[in-house]
Amino acid sequence: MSVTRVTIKDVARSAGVSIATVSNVLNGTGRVSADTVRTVRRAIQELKYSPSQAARNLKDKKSRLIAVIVPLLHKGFLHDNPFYWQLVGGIEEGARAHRLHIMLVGADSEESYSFVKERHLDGLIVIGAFEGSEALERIVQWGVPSVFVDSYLADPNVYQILSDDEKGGYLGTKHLIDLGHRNIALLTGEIEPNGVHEARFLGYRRALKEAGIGYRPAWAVEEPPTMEGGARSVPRILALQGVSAVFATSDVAAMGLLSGLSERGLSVPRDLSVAGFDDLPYSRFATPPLTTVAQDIGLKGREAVRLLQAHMDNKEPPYRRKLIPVELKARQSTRFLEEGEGEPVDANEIRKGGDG
Amino acid sequence: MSVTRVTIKDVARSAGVSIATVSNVLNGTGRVSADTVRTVRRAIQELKYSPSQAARNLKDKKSRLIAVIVPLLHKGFLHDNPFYWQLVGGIEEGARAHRLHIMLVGADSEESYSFVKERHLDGLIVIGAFEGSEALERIVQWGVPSVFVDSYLADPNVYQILSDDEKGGYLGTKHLIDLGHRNIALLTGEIEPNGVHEARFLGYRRALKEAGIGYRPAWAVEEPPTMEGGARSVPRILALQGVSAVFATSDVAAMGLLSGLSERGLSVPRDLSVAGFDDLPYSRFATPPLTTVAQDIGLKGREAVRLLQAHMDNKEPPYRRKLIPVELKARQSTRFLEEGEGEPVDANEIRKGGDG
DNA sequence: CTGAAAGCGCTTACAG
DNA sequence: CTGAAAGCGCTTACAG
Repeated sequence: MSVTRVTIKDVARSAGVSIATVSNVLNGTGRVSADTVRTVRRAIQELKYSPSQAARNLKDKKSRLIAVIVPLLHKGFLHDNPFYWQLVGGIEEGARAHRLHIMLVGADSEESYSFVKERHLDGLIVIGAFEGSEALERIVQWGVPSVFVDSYLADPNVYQILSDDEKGGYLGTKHLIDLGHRNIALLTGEIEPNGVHEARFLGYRRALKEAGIGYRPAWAVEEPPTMEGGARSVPRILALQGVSAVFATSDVAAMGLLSGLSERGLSVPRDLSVAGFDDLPYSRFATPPLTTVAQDIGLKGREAVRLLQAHMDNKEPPYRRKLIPVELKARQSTRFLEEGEGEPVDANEIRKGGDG
Repeated sequence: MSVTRVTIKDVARSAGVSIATVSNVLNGTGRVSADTVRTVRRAIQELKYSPSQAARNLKDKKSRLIAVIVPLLHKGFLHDNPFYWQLVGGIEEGARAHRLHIMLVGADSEESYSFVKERHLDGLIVIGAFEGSEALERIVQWGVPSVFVDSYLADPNVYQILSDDEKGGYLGTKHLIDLGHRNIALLTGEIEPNGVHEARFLGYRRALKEAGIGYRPAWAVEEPPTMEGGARSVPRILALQGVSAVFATSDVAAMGLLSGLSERGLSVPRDLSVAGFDDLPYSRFATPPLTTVAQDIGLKGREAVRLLQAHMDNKEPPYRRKLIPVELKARQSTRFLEEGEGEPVDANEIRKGGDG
């Protein structure tokens, strides 16, 4: 039970050298004769010694530990969007490659972040922070190396990894327009200034404008980017006269929508075309397989670590803000709108339909 | 950039006391006059001091850091089952309640776990370990407080959190039997001795036996518990003469199956009843909403932390092995089999069917 | 090439 | 009630 730790002293004694020498062979520092190196190495092997990070931290003020800050949806609960798991998976992978460990912390707006100093964390990856939040201020002010993912911060000095959200919004909408749709609803998370959803919303508007389609505010339906939110949006969407397609700014919302529509006996894409955003592993297994704007979430995580590492090394990286490319994946949840199918869905008519 | 750290010395100087006194008020140890406490507290506030965990670790050999070990599916990639995100979410929540931080590490069979000693980790939560694995031996041997989740280890001294998998297997199968099905396939992950899937498999067999239905080995279809695995199982399932229902030992496999069936123009539950296991947040939004054996995954995570904390405190907890209850959630992916519907699915007939 | 010593920031007996 | 000192396990100048 009580782990009698093997320390550098034990190794020194066993090898018949000083602890400074052991430290030197451990770190490849100083000048040490090949013979001594060998002896020390052997002692290390025999004693199964591995140096205490805790002691090193104290000396170096380096922990080789970074924190990954994930937003808490409601108090005490990690956001249940599998997107985060994908992203954290990518970060974990990147961290492993850089010989870093990650501390996962779910944080709400009241988080003090005192652990950053207390644990001598080398860096931070913050997911979905918002401009002007107190926490953010604090972090930037401390000067702890940080990378913000999906955060849209105006400060040009801040390191950021984002998806090309505006383009994604454009591509998704354009795809529907190309299929002949003109009455396209947007199902989006709250459009906060400088947020991910705003960027996607802007892409939606650009595609609309380019096609000469007027933008109607009521057609941007805001619901939480969750399956519940998507399911709940159904009545609001069906209330839109003539709607033939919906572009959702997240796959989870799109899937909730799929579910809500199916519950009402509506068929996708027959009655309504639906496109999403993210390309979660799920999405191609949805019924029907979901057309979506794909981003490489794992890559996003790995890039975040890469950027952070450069920052921690004080190497000026080639960029401060990196955009992860997006691409449209057309699957079976969207369809070509035939001539004269202007208003395929009539909410009243639907209510008479089957109940699944 | 260079963070000049505020140390206990600064506080001591500012408060006009010794560092020992500061330490005592910090930890509520020793005897300190109310006056002194006040002075010191004020100095702490003013200087925004927070003690260095790194230094504490070195003294105490306590880090208030636990590792969560998640299996790597293929080299370098965290298992993409959202189940893990749910579980880790529960663990994070529990850890926060116990003022612990969690280090997330994806580990394959070659992991040395040297970080456990190096970082003075207080404890480990290991997900999905297998009996006899080297890593496991090492961990148990070191005596680092550990809790194993979903691992089925024979050693009665090991702390474990499991779902009541055998019962879940029984309940899922029984549900199908109660609906009139007799030709029930099992879609399962590899049945390894003492594994989660084996327990569910055993429950399946118990229900069969109880109903006087013979067990046919070919009807236990093994595929990886992933959406891909579920989708891929379709031909094997359809080859089973007279199959009218499938019980999948994971929701992800069930959803892959749903997808694969839909692709072939088969309808669930009309052509085939499908039940899953886990009750992922997604499952009730599947098309059709998935009947499944529910377990409270978040609770599982929180319980793991609770057990670990008891273990770390050397308090003998009320149990070493805790079973999380399971319960059947009947939704729309399973249906009552009418009289004379003995063999509703004929593989050959299906192939002629619509293609969606 | 090698070692003695200081110091990282704490906590913990031990005196007083 | 309070403080001086040792020590946790390392690394890093600095001598030699």
